[in-house]
Amino acid sequence: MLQAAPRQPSMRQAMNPVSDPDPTLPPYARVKAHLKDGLAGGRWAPGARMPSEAELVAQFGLSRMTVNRALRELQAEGLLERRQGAGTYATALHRVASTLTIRDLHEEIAARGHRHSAVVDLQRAESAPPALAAQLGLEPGAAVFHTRIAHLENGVPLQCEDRYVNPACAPDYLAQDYTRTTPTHYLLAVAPLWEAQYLIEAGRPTADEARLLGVAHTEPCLVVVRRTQSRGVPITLARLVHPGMRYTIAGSFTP
Amino acid sequence: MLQAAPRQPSMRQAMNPVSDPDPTLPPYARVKAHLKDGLAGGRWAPGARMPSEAELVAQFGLSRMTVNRALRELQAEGLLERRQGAGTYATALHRVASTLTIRDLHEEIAARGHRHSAVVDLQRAESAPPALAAQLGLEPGAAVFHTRIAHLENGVPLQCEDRYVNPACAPDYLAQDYTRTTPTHYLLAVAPLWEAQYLIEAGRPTADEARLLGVAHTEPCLVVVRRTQSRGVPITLARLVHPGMRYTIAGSFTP
DNA sequence: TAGTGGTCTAGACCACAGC
DNA sequence: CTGTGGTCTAGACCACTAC
Repeated sequence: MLQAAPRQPSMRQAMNPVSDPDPTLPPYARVKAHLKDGLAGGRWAPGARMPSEAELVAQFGLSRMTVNRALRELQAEGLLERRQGAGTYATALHRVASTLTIRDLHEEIAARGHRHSAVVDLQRAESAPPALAAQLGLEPGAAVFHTRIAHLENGVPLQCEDRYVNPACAPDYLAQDYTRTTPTHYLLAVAPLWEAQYLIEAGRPTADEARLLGVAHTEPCLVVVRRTQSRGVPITLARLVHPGMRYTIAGSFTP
Repeated sequence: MLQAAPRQPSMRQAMNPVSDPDPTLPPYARVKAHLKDGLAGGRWAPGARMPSEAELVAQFGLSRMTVNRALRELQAEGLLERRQGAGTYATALHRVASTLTIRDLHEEIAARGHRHSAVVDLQRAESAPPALAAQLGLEPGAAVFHTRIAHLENGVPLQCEDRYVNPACAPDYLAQDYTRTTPTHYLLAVAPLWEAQYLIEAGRPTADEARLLGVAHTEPCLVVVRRTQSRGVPITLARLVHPGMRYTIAGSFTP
C-alpha cells in the first residue's frame, strides 16, 4: 500500500529519479528526498549498496559537492553508512536513535503555562563517601554540596531532585536561593553543560523522597540519574525522582 | 596540500584563538573545535552573537564553504542558531538534547553475549476499540493484530511486549513465529520505520504482565509506549513493560 | 545598502578499499 | 590499478535582515 505504484523497473527506469520531489527545494534537498523516498519505499533494502556520488552527479546533473552534502547529511541522520573506498550503504537500521530532550523543569512547567514552585528540603555541604567522590572526581571525604529540592507544578509535587555538586565548579552553589532559581539554571550559567550521561529506570522512592512528593513509598517512580561534566570535569550528579503517574518523558524520531 | 601554508593572518592572530586544536584534524573540524571550546569556556555566552562566516574565513584562512560547513554542523548539533541576514548566535542551551537509542531487544541481548528467548502469550486478530483504532488510523471495530510476548534474557523475563499492528501494513504479521524472530525485526523488514513517538513512564504491570514477567503486580515497572508510522501511515503501537530492577535506559550527550 | 547566511560549481588532491 | 568517499577552493548568485 505504501510502495504502491512504481515497481517493475524494467529497464532500470532509464532515468527519471522515480520521485520528483518539490522542485522548489534546493538541489541538495531534492537528492535527499529522492534517497529517503527510495529507502522508505524499499527501493534499497537495508544494507544494500546505494548509488555512488558519481552516479548521483550524473543522474541529477549537479556538482559533486552538492551530492556529497546530501549524502553526508543522510549519514548524519543515521540513514546511510559510508566507508571511504568502499561505498555508501543503507543502514541496517535495526536501531532507532531518537532525540530525547531534557529541559530545565522550571522552563518545562512554564511552557505549559503553569506555576512552578520549589521546596528546599536540604542545602548544605557534606563529606563525600567514596562512591560519590569517585563519580565526581573528588578525594574520598572531600566536601561536596548537596541539595534536595521538591519541584511543584501548580502546587503538586512533580519531581524530587537530589543533587550533588562539585564545589570546584560552582563555589557559590550553596549561596543561591533555590526557591527563586533552579540548580540546573544556576549551573548552566556557571559552567555550560557539555557532556551528560543518564540512566532512566523505574523504582520506588526513598522515605525522604516519598515524604517530599507526597506519595506512598510503594508508588512506582520514574528515576533519572544524570551525571554531567564540562570539559571533562565532573560538575554534578543528580537523581530526579518523579511520581510515576504524574510525569512522562516524551520523544520522537523523524528521520 | 593546497591551503597548506597560508595562515599567518598577521595581526589577527594577536589574541590567538585560545584553542589551537589538534592540527591533524581537517580544517572544518578545527573550526568546529575552536568554536566548541569557546562556547564551553564561556567566551561566547548563551545567546551571544558568534563570529560571521566572513570573520572566520579571515581568521582561519579558509574558504567560505569550509567555514560554512563547520557552522552548519554546529547548528545541526544544536549549539548554534543561524538566521539568514541576521547572523549566527550561541543557543540559549537551556535544554539538553540527548540521543536515546532504542534497539531491537533481541540485538541488545545478543550484544551483551546473552541468550534471548521469547514466550508468546497471545497472537491473534481482534476488533479495535475506538481509542486504539484512532491511534492506528483505522475504523472503530476494524481488525487489528495483537501479540503479547515476553522476552527473556538467559531465561529471566526482561520485557513484556504488548503490540497492536495495522493489518494493512503487515498482512502476514500473525503468520510469523515469534519465538524465532521479533515483531520489531519483522516489521522493520516489512516496512522501514520512518517516524516514531514514545512515552516513557513508571507504572505498575497489569495482571497479565505481572504473570508473564514473574513479578508482583506492585513492582515498579518502566513502561515505554511507542507508536510508529511509515510515511505517515500508522504501523504499530507497542507497550513495553520492564521490571524496574532489571532494565535501564541509558543515554549520553556529548556535543 | 551593506552585511549575513543559503546554496551551487568545477575543478582539485588525498586516503582508502578491492581487485 | 580503478573507484570510492573526504575534503578543500575561489569564485558566484540569491534572499533575507537591519539600518
